[in-house]
Amino acid sequence: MKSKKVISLDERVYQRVFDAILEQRLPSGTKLNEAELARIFAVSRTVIRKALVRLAHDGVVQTKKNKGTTLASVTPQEANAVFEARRITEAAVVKLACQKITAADAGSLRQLIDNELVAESEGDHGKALRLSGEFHFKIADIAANPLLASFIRNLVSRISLIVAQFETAGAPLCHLQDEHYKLVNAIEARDEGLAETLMMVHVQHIEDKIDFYRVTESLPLREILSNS
Amino acid sequence: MKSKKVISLDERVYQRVFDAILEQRLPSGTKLNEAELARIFAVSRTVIRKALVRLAHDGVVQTKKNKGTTLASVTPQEANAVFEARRITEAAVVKLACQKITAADAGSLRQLIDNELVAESEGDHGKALRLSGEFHFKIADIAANPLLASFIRNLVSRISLIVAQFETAGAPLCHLQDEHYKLVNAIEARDEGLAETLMMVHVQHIEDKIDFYRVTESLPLREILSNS
DNA sequence: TTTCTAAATATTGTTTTCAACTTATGTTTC
DNA sequence: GAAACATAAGTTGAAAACAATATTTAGAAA
Repeated sequence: MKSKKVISLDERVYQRVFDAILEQRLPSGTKLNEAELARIFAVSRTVIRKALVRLAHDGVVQTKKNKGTTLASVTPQEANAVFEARRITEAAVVKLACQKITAADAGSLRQLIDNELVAESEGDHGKALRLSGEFHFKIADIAANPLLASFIRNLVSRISLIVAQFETAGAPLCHLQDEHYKLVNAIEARDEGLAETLMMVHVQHIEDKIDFYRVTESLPLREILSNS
Repeated sequence: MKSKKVISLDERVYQRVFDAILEQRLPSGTKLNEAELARIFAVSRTVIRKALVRLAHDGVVQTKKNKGTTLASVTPQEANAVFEARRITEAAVVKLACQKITAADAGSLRQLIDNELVAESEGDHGKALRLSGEFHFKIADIAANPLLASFIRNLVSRISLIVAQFETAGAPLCHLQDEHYKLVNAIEARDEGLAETLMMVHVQHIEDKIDFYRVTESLPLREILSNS
């Protein structure tokens, strides 16, 4: 039977903005005007504010009293700390995943990589980026620790913002996908040492792609959030 | 010059409830009635709801649509996962702290333990519990990674709730404080291996104190949150 | 007395309204 | 023409009002 999940209004807003961040459609520093968001999503400002409170708690947006909310922008030092946290956490999680993975899990992971390749080949770079994030979410699911999974989710979203802020334009991602394949193999073989090493190198490669001298320009909010 | 930090209304409510959780004055399962909280803190329900959204995002309270908000209660399996996450995260953080600790930091840590002992000797068990948590927060600060620090904060608060839910009554805490002293020494000596071992054993000892068959009874909300 | 039903009450979800603050605009003065 | 001030518009913060849902209570029937 289908799970008829009722989703609240603010949850929907939260997820839409969150996905836009994962797909790197929202440049850091973008102002999130409450009234404008309310118009875009056709809800009241109250609902918008509820979603913004949660996003602020995630650290992906920053709210200043009487000054409004903007997509978080970080300093290079802060970015380094996020990558450090991610290397540490992902390394621990991937070791747990080695202990608990099933054949079905490995299949799901490979499916995610394939879907990502399809999205990329269809030119939907945003979707590919989101699927790339979901690959890491899935590993956290396999590790079967909801708390560590939520940490991973938080880290991946923050790094999406950082990458959107600093990534060198047109950097090829293909060898990152190859790393995903090798990771699945290592986890499936329950080789904790190899999986841990591959994961840390993988995150390092993501970090290597960013260039702290790059600047991003803003886009109209409505255009970014209207579709999807 | 004094930092005249303006604190928003919802931030104050959030911190007060959070502290009550750290001091284990709020038994898990307690219903958080919005109107009652609004009366207690003399603010509108809007402010209360904002604080509750953040607490829910932390996972320390659970909100069900049209059914209200209660202090989170967890199953033994979920509790195990929280402890697992904490062992992993604290182990990583304490190793970082070893690399970065200064003499002043070590002094702060010892001061916290002393304050905790004073609070305990004065019979203020709640304050002692909160200071015990702050000891771990301080280690995370020393590790100089805000994200890992926020994870620790989240884990410690969740475990406070679990302990409040399941702790065996009257369990002595003194040897836990002794473990804190030994931890400071190991970190100060930059002995990462020892510090990591001590930390994992320490968290294990906290876990050992809980008894999943214990039940807690509720208390009037006003009495718990009015003072402080 | 017990159980079912319906009204009343209480609580939460959402919208609307008002107040406080910030930013932009325009005018005055030098 | 530039700087300083005053005014107006825009945006956010908070409270109150309204709507929808859940719970309790009271009463009637078995």
